[in-house]
Amino acid sequence: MEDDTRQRLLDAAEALFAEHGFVETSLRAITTRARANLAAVHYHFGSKDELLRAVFTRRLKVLNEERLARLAALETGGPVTVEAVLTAFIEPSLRLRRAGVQGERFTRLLGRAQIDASEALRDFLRDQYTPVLERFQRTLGRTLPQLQPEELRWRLYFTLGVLSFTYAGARLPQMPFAARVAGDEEWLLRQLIQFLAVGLRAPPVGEKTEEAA
Amino acid sequence: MEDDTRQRLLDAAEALFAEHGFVETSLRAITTRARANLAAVHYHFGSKDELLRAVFTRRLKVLNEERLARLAALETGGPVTVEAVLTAFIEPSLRLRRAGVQGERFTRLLGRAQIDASEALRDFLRDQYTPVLERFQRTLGRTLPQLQPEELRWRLYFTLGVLSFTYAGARLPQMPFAARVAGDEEWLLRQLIQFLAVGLRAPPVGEKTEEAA
DNA sequence: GTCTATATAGAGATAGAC
DNA sequence: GTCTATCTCTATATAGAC
Repeated sequence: MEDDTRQRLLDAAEALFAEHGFVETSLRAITTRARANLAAVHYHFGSKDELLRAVFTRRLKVLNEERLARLAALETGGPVTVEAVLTAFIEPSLRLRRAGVQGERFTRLLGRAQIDASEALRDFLRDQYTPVLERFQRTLGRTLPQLQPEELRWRLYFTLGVLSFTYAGARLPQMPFAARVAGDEEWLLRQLIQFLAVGLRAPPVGEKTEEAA
Repeated sequence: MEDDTRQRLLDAAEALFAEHGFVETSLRAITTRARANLAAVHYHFGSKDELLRAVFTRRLKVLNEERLARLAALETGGPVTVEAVLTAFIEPSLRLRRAGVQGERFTRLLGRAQIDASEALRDFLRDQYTPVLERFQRTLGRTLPQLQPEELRWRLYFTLGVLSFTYAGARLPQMPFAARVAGDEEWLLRQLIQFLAVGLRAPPVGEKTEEAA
């Protein structure tokens, strides 16, 4: 148990942060689950905040790179459909879920973070997401030229809302099924694409009646 | 300052919980903002948890009653459209936002709670939401008979995801606009209805068929 | 009802032996 | 790298004077 303590700490933190949230999870709970000593966290990561960032960087970088790669591959083949763009964005994250319980936990954490995140983490996530979102927004804008930029941004915002909510596994009354999504990612993907694609493609609403301050 | 201390405590708690989250907000921060003594929280509410529940009950009960009333009014007039059902659900909460900064804070808290909530609060919210969601699900099922129940539940789930995310005011890179929605609720309502209605009405995905529109 | 003072518990972080 | 022991801070909660 030399340096794979580091990995066990990351795994334990990922699971507990995803399940209970960052503040609600104590370092003691993490080290207990990881069968490590309390001081190990500070030795390997320096602080609880750094540990959280490490949990994200471990998987987020490759995830977003895969998204960009898929989108780039798509655009070499002429005009793209909304469905294809959505798939390029969603499939990599759903593959994480399919990959096992660790990946599923990470997407849960990712979903929570979009709403939960503290100021510091928000900056971190913004740096990670900005290039990806800008890229997808540009591509979608070309695919949906009838939409005004602000209207497109709103629909992309709604889209990310659906994804964050679903990944976070928000449990709603009469809908305990959200927790047992694992194992049917194919069906979930089709449901997501179907719902989101028609929403993005809907006719524009049109002008704003008045400008917000 | 007799018993409107109670109101000031609720206002301060609502604002701080919505902005920073439940665990991240200390009673000291609340009582400072409310210009009240620390012990006042325990005198008026008993505990921090009870204070949180009181913040919710103050507005949630009447909100959900209004939703049910609108839906009932709708159904006396023959067949209903998806748009009308969505409006019956969304408009009351958007009216809260329009009503002022307090209402806007509450919807933000409500959005966060759908993902954030601890086990105890989740039970509380489930009790509050179950009758409303069941009712809307039944009405939507009659309006969209082509959808299998599970497919309908997913689409309702996505719908609530969009609403929670939007109310929570999740800030995304390149999308700082979410915070300044206040002041243009009419436009936001039309955007929401447009996006969600077509999603709910989309052709069923079905069992094993593969299809692109 | 409102205040001061304090009890009690738990958190993150660190020093230093091994 | 890992451990024990401990520092320091802040939290919720409560007792009791006024």
